[in-house]
Amino acid sequence: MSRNNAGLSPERIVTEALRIIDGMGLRNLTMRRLGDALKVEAMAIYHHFPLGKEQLFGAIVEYISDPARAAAPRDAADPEDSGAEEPEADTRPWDQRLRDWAHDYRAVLLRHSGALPLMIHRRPDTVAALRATELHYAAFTEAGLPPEEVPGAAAALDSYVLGAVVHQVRAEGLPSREPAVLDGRFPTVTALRDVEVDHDRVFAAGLDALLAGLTARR
Amino acid sequence: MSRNNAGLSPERIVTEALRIIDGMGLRNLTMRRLGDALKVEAMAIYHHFPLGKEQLFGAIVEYISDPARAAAPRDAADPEDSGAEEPEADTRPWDQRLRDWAHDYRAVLLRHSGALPLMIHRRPDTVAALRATELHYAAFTEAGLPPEEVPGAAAALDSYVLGAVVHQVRAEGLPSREPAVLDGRFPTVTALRDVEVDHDRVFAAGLDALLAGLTARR
DNA sequence: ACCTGAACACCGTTCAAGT
DNA sequence: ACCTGAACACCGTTCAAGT
Repeated sequence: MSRNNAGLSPERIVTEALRIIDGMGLRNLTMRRLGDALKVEAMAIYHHFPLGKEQLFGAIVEYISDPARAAAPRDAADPEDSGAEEPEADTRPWDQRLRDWAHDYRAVLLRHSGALPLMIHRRPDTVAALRATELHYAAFTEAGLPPEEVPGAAAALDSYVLGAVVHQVRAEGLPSREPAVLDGRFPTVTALRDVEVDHDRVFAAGLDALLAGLTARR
Repeated sequence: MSRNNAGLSPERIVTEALRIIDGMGLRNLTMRRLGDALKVEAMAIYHHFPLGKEQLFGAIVEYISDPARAAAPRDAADPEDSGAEEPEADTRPWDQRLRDWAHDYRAVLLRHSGALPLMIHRRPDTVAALRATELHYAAFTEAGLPPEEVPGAAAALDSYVLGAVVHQVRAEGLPSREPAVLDGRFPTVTALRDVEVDHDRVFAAGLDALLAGLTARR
């Protein structure tokens, strides 16, 4: 093997980038630092991502948005089948399919919460994303929604999951200043100050409420 | 007036920064460029934000998170009263208060969507934020929710609004690659391909569904 | 094809200095 | 107190060169 083949690949670059993001935050992801982590000169990365950092960001978003990678193997069948599996009719009821998807998606987003800012202005038009949309549409159709309401319901579901993760990440972050003082102007907040919030439970409850509201016949 | 007083203030700096973000995106907000826009040397900004850009970002988040600034004057009473107004008992029913808040908040977020990435890891512990929480808690309490469920319901509402904006911004953005081909694997997506989505209407419908689901007695 | 190394323009921030 | 101007370390990216 000649000296200048470090075995670099888009996949390896993306996963290493994600490790840096998870470890020290998005703003510390530097081409040079990424190069160091890959035991390579920073400029070598441009050979696999000719359009530079922006393209790398796109690849990271697509990586995260792949529900196949997201799903913890639910029935421990074959943990290595990403992309090549046969559809194999899904027997779970529609609401369970949506709930499972939501929990899996939430889990990846939480695991890579440092990459969330990248996901705002980037739309991953991948097969994996399409597969998620198909799951949503099929489930809401099965739930009895009229066709013209299905995309909206799917949008609401996606909005809720994404927003819940952002909400949680924000709640867990340190305040940027000393908190404003809780005085008489905020009686209800004061009264409920000690209610503990379990993010997992709150997420599940909100999800149930949303699904119930979306599929209730009017 | 001596030569070196450019009338700089945190407020002026923040609004100018927001103008740059709205105009050419977050990554083009540069201390030097911000200085130019303010007719000042970049380093002058550090006199008002000694902790640098991170602190400036925090101020921007707090600015955006102020619902008083967000609300379009609903009854055209006094458009200039931010911060000094008397509570003045709110007579709208609880669900209308929540809906109004949601629409106002969504409007600011959409107007400054370029600043969304800043809002993910920063929690604004301001009086304005507290006022919003008070509104949520009071409304859900009035709706009949038991105290231990109120904070969760408020979290779900906040999650939905934030997520809906991100969803919309993403949907309106240009795809980062050529879209994956829509083939036989995605029958429902194909069938519903031509359903038009009106973001305003979808948002309102999802909001109604969520509020109904959250406050339905079980 | 795949990677290196020098170079360039630009960035955030520090610091000493001006008024 | 408020702002300037030079300086430093670091960044993304280009380009010519190596194998």
